[in-house]
Amino acid sequence: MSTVVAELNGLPSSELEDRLAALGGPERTAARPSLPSTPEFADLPGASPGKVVLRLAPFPSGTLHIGHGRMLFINQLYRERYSGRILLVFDDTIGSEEKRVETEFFDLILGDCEAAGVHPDAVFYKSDRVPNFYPWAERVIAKGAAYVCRCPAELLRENRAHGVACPERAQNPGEAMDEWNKMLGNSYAVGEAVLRLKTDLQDPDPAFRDRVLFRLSDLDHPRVGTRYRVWPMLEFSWAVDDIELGITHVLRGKDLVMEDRMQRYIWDLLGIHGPSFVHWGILRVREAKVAKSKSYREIKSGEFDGWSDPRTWSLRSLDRRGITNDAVRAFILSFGMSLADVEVPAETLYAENRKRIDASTVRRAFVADPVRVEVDAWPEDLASVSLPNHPDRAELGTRVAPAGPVFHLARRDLEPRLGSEIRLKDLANIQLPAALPSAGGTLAARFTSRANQRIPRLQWVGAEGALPVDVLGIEGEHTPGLGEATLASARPGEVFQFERVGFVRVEKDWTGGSAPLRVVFGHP
RNA sequence: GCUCCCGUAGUCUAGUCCGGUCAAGGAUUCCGCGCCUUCGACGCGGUAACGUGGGUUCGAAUCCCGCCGGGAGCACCA
Repeated sequence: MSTVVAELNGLPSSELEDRLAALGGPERTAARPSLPSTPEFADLPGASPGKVVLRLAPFPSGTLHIGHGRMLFINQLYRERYSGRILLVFDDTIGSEEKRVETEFFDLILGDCEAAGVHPDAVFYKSDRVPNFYPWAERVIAKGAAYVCRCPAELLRENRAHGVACPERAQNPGEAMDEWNKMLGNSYAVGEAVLRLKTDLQDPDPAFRDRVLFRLSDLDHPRVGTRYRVWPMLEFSWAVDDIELGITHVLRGKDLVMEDRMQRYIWDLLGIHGPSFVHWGILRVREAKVAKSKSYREIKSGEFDGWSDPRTWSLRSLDRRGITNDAVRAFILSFGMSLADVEVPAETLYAENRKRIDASTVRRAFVADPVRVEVDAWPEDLASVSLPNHPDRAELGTRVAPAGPVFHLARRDLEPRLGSEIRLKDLANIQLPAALPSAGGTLAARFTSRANQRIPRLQWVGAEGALPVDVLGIEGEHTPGLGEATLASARPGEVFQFERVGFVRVEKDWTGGSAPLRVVFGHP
């Protein structure tokens, strides 16, 4: 028996299946069709084509970063599925001392949406709508479901944690209305009074107990100045606007789930049927550790190179790096609608982008930290050479690049090969001397042969016409180096692969002379 | 601490609603090989997972319960 087992185990599975079939066994198993690999986006509850209205609600205190992409692309996906509408509603209520509204972001954010292919059907500003919220507050007060609380913030918080009611909670609707009018009428200083919703102080979720609906603020709003002192909190403003703007579905991050409950509570109170809510978990790119507020400081101080500095991981910084919107969208949608929080390495995004650009991106030579190498006995006919633009795609053509006898090679490549023969990639072989020249000096090498040999192949840049190139890296660092002469005609926005370095995107035309060609590193 | 949510390979994800077709699919990482891009682009190949304990069932990644682990919320921010 064991010999039979041993024999059968040694056979390929196809042979086994043939034998089995011959014995009257089950038929060969067909090759298993591969399962779908893209996440499912479930249909929206109660959604019908042409009737879906969605909203994007960014707070204008920065440009959109990769985390906002999830909001952007998921909303867009459903808008496309249902031929729906998307409203861009700037959530520019007064914010706080730490979280200020700034005018410049309105256009910047709209630009981010457009660049992502999300063209809003209409744009609204919460700050224009403040007076709309007051009558709604009065409806809630009239229901006896709100009161003006005069506890200091700290006491309020503590009482909430312990389920303790403050004396004002006993206000009847008339008293509450009087107090509310005092709030509106400047009778209270900032921080002295708030309008609170009456929920249940024993609610199991401490976060839900008697939330604040309106508060006072003297901050100067960039659009409406100090016209209003009484500002709604996010939940209340949305309880109103989701109705007034006819929103059918609210798709947002799970950090806002408690706000759903608030909105529903208010709607139930008023006998209104509101939109449904859908959430997703937090998406973090491992490398994008920079907090939004942190990059804000650095941009304002000039330490960062504006809102598209690679360190911000803003959507516009990805574009600057030559990462296509298409790749960003596919990357983000690959996480589906999961409520689980995901932390994903940027490499996954890079792979997505590579898939799209590798086959059509031409190769160029660049060496960082170059050492000048002069080759003795260099053949005259190798003064220039025709090189393929892409190793695997002949249809991308060739370019003619200046070659010897003088080259630049990367110090890092040279150091471990001193004293040995190396091959200048796609060109010829040379013998390296045993030691590096002193700083700024020239390395004297000697031509050996042109036959392709299996020896280390090094990247080179012909000295003639070589131009200075500055590579802006992901950490904001600058890597100076030399690029091959053909780079002189590079156009802004053009993407190249610097061989063995990675994909880069050109910032501006080269101005000639010693000013470097500026490129931004995308990814390996 | 309280509330809610989530656990499939190193990472992300398909499958879970409606148990068998899943000896678990894809992507990425990693490893090996190939290549006139060296560790680095590209091509080929390989390793690698149902958190845990119980229950239901002929049969559980899928249903039920406990445990463990992780995250978010608990602002007069959004």
